[in-house]
Parts: sequence; C-alpha cells; structure tokens
Amino acid sequence: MARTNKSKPALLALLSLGPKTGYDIQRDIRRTIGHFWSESYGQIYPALRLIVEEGLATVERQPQDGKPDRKVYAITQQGHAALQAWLHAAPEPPPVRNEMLLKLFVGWQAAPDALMSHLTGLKEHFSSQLVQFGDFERFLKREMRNNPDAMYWLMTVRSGHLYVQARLQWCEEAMSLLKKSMKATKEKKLGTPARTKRMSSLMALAHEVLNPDSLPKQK
Amino acid sequence: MARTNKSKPALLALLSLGPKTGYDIQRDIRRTIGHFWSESYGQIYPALRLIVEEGLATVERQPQDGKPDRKVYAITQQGHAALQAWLHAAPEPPPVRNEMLLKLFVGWQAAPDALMSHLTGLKEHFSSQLVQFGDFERFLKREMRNNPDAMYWLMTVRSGHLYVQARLQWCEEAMSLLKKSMKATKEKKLGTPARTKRMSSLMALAHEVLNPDSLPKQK
DNA sequence: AAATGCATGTAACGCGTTACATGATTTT
DNA sequence: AAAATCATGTAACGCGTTACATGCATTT
Repeated sequence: MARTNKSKPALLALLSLGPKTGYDIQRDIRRTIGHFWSESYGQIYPALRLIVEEGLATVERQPQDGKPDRKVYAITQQGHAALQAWLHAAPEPPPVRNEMLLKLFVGWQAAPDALMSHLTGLKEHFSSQLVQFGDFERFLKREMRNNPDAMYWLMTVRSGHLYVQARLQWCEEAMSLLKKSMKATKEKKLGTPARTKRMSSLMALAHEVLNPDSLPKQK
Repeated sequence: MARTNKSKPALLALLSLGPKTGYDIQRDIRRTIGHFWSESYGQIYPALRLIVEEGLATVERQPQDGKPDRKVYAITQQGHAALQAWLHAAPEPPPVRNEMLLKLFVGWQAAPDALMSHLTGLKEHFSSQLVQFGDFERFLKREMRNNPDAMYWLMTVRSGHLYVQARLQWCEEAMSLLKKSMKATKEKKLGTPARTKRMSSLMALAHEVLNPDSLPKQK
C-alpha cells in the first residue's frame, strides 16, 4: 500500500531553500546531495506541475530571449506545512539490491580474475569518493563557525564518508579472501557440479542452524 | 540505454544451485541473500516464463493434490553460459536514494525530537541486524573448513556486517551532533527565513569552493 | 568544430510492488 | 479460530530513466 511519493517531498525540500526553476533543482540536487539522491527531468517537470496544482508552490514565468522562459517555482505556506509533515514521518529504508554481492554469492562459477577486476574497479571508485568527502567535510566544518545549521548538511556528508570507508574496507577484505580461495581451490580440484551440490546443502544447513528466519525481512 | 535485466540473472544464479520452483526461489532468496537482494512473485513468474522461452532453463510439471502443480525449473547448459557471461560483466552500482539523509539535509526545519526518534529507530534496526550478521558469520566460518566455497557466501555477509557497523557508527555520531545543534540554536534564536537564506548562500559558496563539480555524478 | 550549459518538456519503456484470485494443509 | 505455509499466476499501478524535440550562447 504505502509506496509513498518521494520526488515531491524532495522537490519541496529544495524549494524550501529558495525559489528555483526545474533546471535549477536538478543542478542543485546534483551538486549538494548527489551522493545520496537524484532526480531526472522526467520526474521533476511533471512533479512540479502537480505541486502547483496542489497549491504547495507557485510559478512565475520570466521571459528570456533565445531561451525558453524561466519558470520559477516558489514554495507556499501550504508547501512548508507539507514538507514539515513529511519530515516528521519515519523514513522508509532504501530497497536493497547489490549486483556485486549477487555475483560473489555464486562466485565460484566465475573466473576469479573477473571478480577481482570488478573489486578493483569498485575500490578505485570508492577511493576517489573518499577524498571528495574529506574535502567537503573540511569545508562544512569551517563554515559551521558562522552557520551552525551547516551541521545538518555535514551529517549527510559524514554518512557518505563512513559509508565509503566501510565499502573500501570490505573491498580489501574481499580481495584478500578471494586470493586465499583461489589457492585453496587449486589444490584440491573438484568439478563444478560437485561444488554446486555442496553449496546447495550448505544452504539447507544454514536455515536449520540459524534460528527462525535468519536475516531480517527488511524494515 | 543500458538498464540491463537484473531479475533474470538473479533467477539463474539461484537455479544454478539446483532445480527449484518459483516459490522455492523466492524463499531461498529471502533466506540466504535477503540482506542485499529481493524478488517479488510479480517479477519471478513472468521472468521464469521468459527464461524457459530463451532455452536457459527447462520446466517439469509435478502434479500434487489439493495444491497447484509444482513447476520445477532446471538450468540448462545455455543457462550456465548466460550466467557466466553476466558474472564476467562489470556490476552496475545500486541507485542511491536515502530518505533519512534527505530529511536531515533540511533538518533545521523539523522538530529536532522527530529527527532524533527517526535516528533511534534506525539504530535499533541496525543493532539487531548486527547480531544476526555475527551469527551468520560464525556459522559460515565453521563450515569453511569442509567447504572452501562457503567463503563466497561469507564475503556477502561480511559486506552486510561492515555496512551495518558503519551505519550504526553514523547513527551515534548524528545523534550527538543533533544534540549539540539543539543547544546551539536555543542560544541565539534566528527565524526560519533567516536560517534558510544562510543555507542557500552556503550552497552557492560550496560550489565555488569545491572545485569542478564536487561530489561524483555516479558510476 | 564539438561539447557543455542553459531551459523547457513529453513519450516510451522497463523495473518492481501490491493486491487480487484460489485453495488445501499445518501450525499456533 | 486464526495465521502461516505451500503454490500458482495476473492486473494495475507507481517509480524512474532514457531518448527525443528545440535552440541559442559559451567554452574548449
């Protein structure tokens, strides 16, 4: 049932920082919260129309020459109220779907080198993110002296920082486990069917051993 | 363009562990990789039909009484080949969308107690997950003595473990930052419009200071 | 010369969940 | 008595991206 709207509150959040066009919103999201949020034009423009229809924002057309008119949206009192209501509602957890982990789960059926190169790619990606989060963090901490509210922004950046740190640590660990596994399997050679069968019984065993229904359904 | 199929390879991965019905697949996903993957029946049954049409699996109907026939799917040689091809392709990173962080980003517009209670809820959730990951990990480490391939499964569990640890650490940090911020704002009182305006100029400043386009587009 | 930025929007498609329909058996 | 498990599937809906259409100005 739930499946609550996410784009609308996101747009209201951005509009709560000042009047903006759809184009501005997209750019500002990318620049400020791009590490944990994104909106495409295909979401933004239709949503803005709805937001105006519901009285949560107003539009003002500003003619330009050579370009399409700017349509500047401004949040209304009702919009502020709607945003606050959303802020006070418990957040839904993000859906979980991680392709790399799925590949690893049946990883013995792949060439170890391929998995290793996937991990290397990930590691490089997270390393560069780590640097950027560090820069961002230093900037915000400096600004907090004048503007205590910068702390809210900082919290989101810290989330990203701790997240990439953990992922990076995992990449390194996984790579070293993979190396070990490569050696172990070279020694005693078993055919894929036999290995598959053993994984299959491991699954059954896991369910018996780990009490009710092992890992969490979600939440 | 890309937008590559994710359900089909997921089903093939599960079928590579042995013949299963659609129902079995759903249950096994929940039990083993539920912490990073999910499939609903609305995905599974149509996808299985396609998989059979493409020759990646075969079906066998097993009549039962009182219940619908079991339709047992078994992966074919072609299916194995398709799975391997997918395993060797670089994984796409999961889309990022975190509602809690979005709420925090404009958090000065909310009642601090509400944010605090969101964080408390998250913290409890991650704490319980942490325990379960620990159990799972101990089990898999024990099993690795007989079955070295259990290491692949372990890698996915370690990912979850490190992830929830990082989230937990973040929750605690965020809660303590929030407490500080509550004190700071009590002292010098500023109206919401003024605070909003300051955040807005902070955004502009951030973009000037942080070189080209700050945080990563994605990847 | 080509790419990027500014600026609007729509149409088509794919992804994914939820609810519904059906119904016996087993557990709480 | 109610709920969960087993077992299949479909229809409707919402979410979200990509590609397209248009076009000038600026930067590389």
